[in-house]
Amino acid sequence: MGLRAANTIGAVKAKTRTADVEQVWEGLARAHASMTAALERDMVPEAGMPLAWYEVLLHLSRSEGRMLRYQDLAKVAGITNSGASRRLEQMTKAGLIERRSCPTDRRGVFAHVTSKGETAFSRAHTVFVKSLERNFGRRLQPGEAEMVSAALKRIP
Amino acid sequence: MGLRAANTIGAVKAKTRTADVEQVWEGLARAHASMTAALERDMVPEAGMPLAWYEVLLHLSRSEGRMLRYQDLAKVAGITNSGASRRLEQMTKAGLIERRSCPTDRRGVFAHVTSKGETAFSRAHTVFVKSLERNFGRRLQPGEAEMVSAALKRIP
DNA sequence: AATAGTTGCTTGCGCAAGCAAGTATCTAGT
DNA sequence: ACTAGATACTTGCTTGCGCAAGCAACTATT
Repeated sequence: MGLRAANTIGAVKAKTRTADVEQVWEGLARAHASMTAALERDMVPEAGMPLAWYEVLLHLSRSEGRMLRYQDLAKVAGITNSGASRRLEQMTKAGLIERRSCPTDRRGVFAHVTSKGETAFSRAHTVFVKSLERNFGRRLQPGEAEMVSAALKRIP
Repeated sequence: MGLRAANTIGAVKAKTRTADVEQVWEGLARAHASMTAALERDMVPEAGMPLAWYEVLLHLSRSEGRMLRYQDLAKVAGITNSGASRRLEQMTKAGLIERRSCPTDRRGVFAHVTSKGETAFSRAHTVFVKSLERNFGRRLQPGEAEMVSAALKRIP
């Protein structure tokens, strides 16, 4: 569709060029490493949990009843089922979530946020947002953030 | 410049908002995971090496004399010195690089690309570019790639 | 030189993740 | 109802990485 971005009219070919995609990859990889490192560095001492746990709680908090099946959590978190099993086991030991048996399938397990988990998530969310804002918020021009996230949504 | 993504005109504030940065983070994390997985899936069987090795060879190939000190490689690759030591040891065993002693500092070691490494890198580069193009090239509009990489450069 | 402190690479250990195999449970076909 | 196969979570093994300690070599001071 007719989405036209900021192009010098004559100098840009009609097709996305190889070098452009390579540059996107390099920028993406670098930015991701940098953001992950900064977030982890802030989250662990200030929120008392690693980024990976925060992301679990984030997905759970967005879900119906604040719970998700283990396998569904694995899918949204982008890890394997065994990885989910172990990560959720740790979080259960830490009291942030609890196991709930699935009434319709006795093989299944729900991860459900405990009230302790909610409190911890709430604080962690504040830390997370502040870290994002402090480390990166000022670096992006007003409209840039929206453009970037719109473009990133196109990546499967 | 009249750059406009899909925004309601009056709804955009002058400042980058928290939610925007959060969306950038989520998009970035998702896109990075997706691209990494696709690249790894293509590289390992077709190029015969993991993405991590390709990136080492890429950095070396861009350097003066196709060689870098271990610690400098660690820096550009975004890993620790011990991580570099181990990764480069494996690549040395595989014959892609060789150790060269540094004439001005006998503690130092250069990683230098072997001719086997050059050949392997050349094939790997082809595979890499094709994978990028096949999986993601078509998803980005013509100017979008340039805009995104420009914006990503602002992230420290 | 001789010594103290620093730097560059290596190595022991632990953690987190993936794969593959194991166990319990479900589902379909008979 | 029975059985074969599929599915959901768990567990054993392996791998890759980071941290911290170690060793060798460098630099600065005496």
